[in-house]
Amino acid sequence: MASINDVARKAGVAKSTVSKVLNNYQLVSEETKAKVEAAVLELGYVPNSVAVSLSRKEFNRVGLIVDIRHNSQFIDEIDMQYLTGAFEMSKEYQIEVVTFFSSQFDSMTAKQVVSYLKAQRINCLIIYNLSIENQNLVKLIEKQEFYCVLVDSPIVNEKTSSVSIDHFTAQYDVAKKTIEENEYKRKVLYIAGGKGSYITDQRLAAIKKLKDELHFELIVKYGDFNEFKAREIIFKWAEKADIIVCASDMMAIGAVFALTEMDIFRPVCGFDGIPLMGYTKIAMNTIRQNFFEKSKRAFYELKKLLDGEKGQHIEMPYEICRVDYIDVIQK
Amino acid sequence: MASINDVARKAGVAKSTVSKVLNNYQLVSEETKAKVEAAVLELGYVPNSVAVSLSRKEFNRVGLIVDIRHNSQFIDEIDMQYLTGAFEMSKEYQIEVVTFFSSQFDSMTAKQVVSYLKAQRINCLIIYNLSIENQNLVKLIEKQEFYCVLVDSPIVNEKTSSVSIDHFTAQYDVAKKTIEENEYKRKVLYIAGGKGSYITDQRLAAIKKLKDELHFELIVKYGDFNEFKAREIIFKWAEKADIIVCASDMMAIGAVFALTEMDIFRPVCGFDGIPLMGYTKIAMNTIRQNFFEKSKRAFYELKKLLDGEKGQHIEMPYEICRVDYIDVIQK
DNA sequence: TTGTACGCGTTATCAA
DNA sequence: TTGATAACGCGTACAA
Repeated sequence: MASINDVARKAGVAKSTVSKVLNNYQLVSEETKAKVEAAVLELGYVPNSVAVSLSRKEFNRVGLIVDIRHNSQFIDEIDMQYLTGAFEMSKEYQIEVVTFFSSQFDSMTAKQVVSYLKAQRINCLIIYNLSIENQNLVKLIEKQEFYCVLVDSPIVNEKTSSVSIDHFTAQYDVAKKTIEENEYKRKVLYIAGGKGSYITDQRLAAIKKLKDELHFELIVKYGDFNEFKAREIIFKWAEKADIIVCASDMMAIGAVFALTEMDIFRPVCGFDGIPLMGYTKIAMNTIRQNFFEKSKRAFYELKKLLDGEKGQHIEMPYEICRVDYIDVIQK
Repeated sequence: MASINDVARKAGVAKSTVSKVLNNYQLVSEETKAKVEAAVLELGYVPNSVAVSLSRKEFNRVGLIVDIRHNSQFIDEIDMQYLTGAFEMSKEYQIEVVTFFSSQFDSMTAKQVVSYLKAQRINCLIIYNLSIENQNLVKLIEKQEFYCVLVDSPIVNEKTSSVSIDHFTAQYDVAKKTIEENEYKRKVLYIAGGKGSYITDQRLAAIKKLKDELHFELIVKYGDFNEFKAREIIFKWAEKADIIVCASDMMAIGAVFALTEMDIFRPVCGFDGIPLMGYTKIAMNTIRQNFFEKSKRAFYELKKLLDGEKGQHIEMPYEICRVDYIDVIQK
């Protein structure tokens, strides 16, 4: 690998001159510029990014922390969308990203997590779906050791932004619509997400508000965003309810398939609007959010933090919809 | 961020001594070792990995090149499995990875690709599903500019290994089984993958061999691994055939749904064994391969290349199966 | 406009 | 057993 010295020698100039040409300094004569560029081309010179970072004292790398659950063979497509969005932005902004699974940190102390990340020159994080149970990540955010953007967790401070849809209103809207479409339903089974999750709490609050307004009976069970658990909840509780509201599409799918096996019908609504829903050919109300865009926005907000802005909350749009197979497969 | 100098000062030793302690040199007295370790702990010192790389002249980073297709909203879960497997190994081996989408390279020349990768200190690649059309990647492999492991492409040289199932035999087996289960079928519609893809050619060869052996009529159409194209092929050609063999599950799903819409029945078989199949509740023969393990193995083979071994071909196992919903959701 | 010299945080060599 | 000191490749004040 050719170094800047080789280029300088070949071009017959000092290496600082080469550096200036490469970094588009003014005050370089066209002549030397041409010489240097010729040498660069000839040698196929590519700056050593390690040396560049060291010299510039820049160590911006973004850690992407996703919460991939291996509960099912089916890897969450939501996380895939998140990662794809972030990868795309990392190319655009020329900022490196490193991917982590939150489960990695479970066995570490808060301090170890910090050291581990810093050793990898990570100074900012995008954390998707933070769970309160992940105490070392929560602490790390509070201590503001890193620039953070939280996707779907409502924490904001000087160095922390959050990007999220309005989970409360969204859950309220979709549940209300579904319940009103089925007027005579008076007993609602709500399959909530995970106990430590922020979004779970917000969505749960919405269904409770709705309960007070519409005066229905409410049974709440936690499905941990896991379709298999949702399935088992259905087997146990569905007959006692006459409408099912699920805090995620995956759980809603588990619920519908379980209901089919029980050979009973209950209206079900979901949350997320994942394409997978199209393949199941189940028609249900759900909330569609654009995970890809959410992740891109999170990256953008991170960039603003790096540029010195203070943390803020960003609200992303959503819509009530049904996911059709035909819409999913058409690009 | 504390540096090695701070530690040295605090411990009252030279920085070279600190370095020795940190890198487990022999010939360091227990006493100084203790002093240094105390200082490290107190300052929360973490070595700057950029400086380490620069000093050691080590720049091992693995580029993961996936071929994510945005043809459908549904991001290929196969790629996600590949990435997850590679991420896991990167943690284990402490080798950094960087993710790329092959489409990024479409607009570059071969030289530009090399520069681009080298500038990011990438010296090895895992390329998933290389297409022959991706000429700059093909050249890069031939010139042996990087250590490469190809997943599902049969190129091997000094610095290039390949990890793959036996696509020929697998396609042969699953097609034969499906055809024999439906004795009276004599006209086969084969929906192949993409024209430039190595696996497409291997699988196509298998169906042709089978044709010669079983004497059926064969119609071949290219679906580019795209379910929407498969769907359109079905609308045009399905009535002329009485059995459909697809080179991927995604296309098979598109085919079955299209057949349903046409209100005709044709036996269909797929390839890959993706979990998504379980959600469609379609029962068909397919080939199950473990993408996660394949990717992990690819990483392992890369490590061997880095350790000086020569490139080789690795064959991974597969099995004929049907993907059941209930198997997919149970962990 | 160009070049010299130093610093970035490490590791490694060689004296002491 | 320890400590100067020279790399590593690059950016950048500052001097020329």
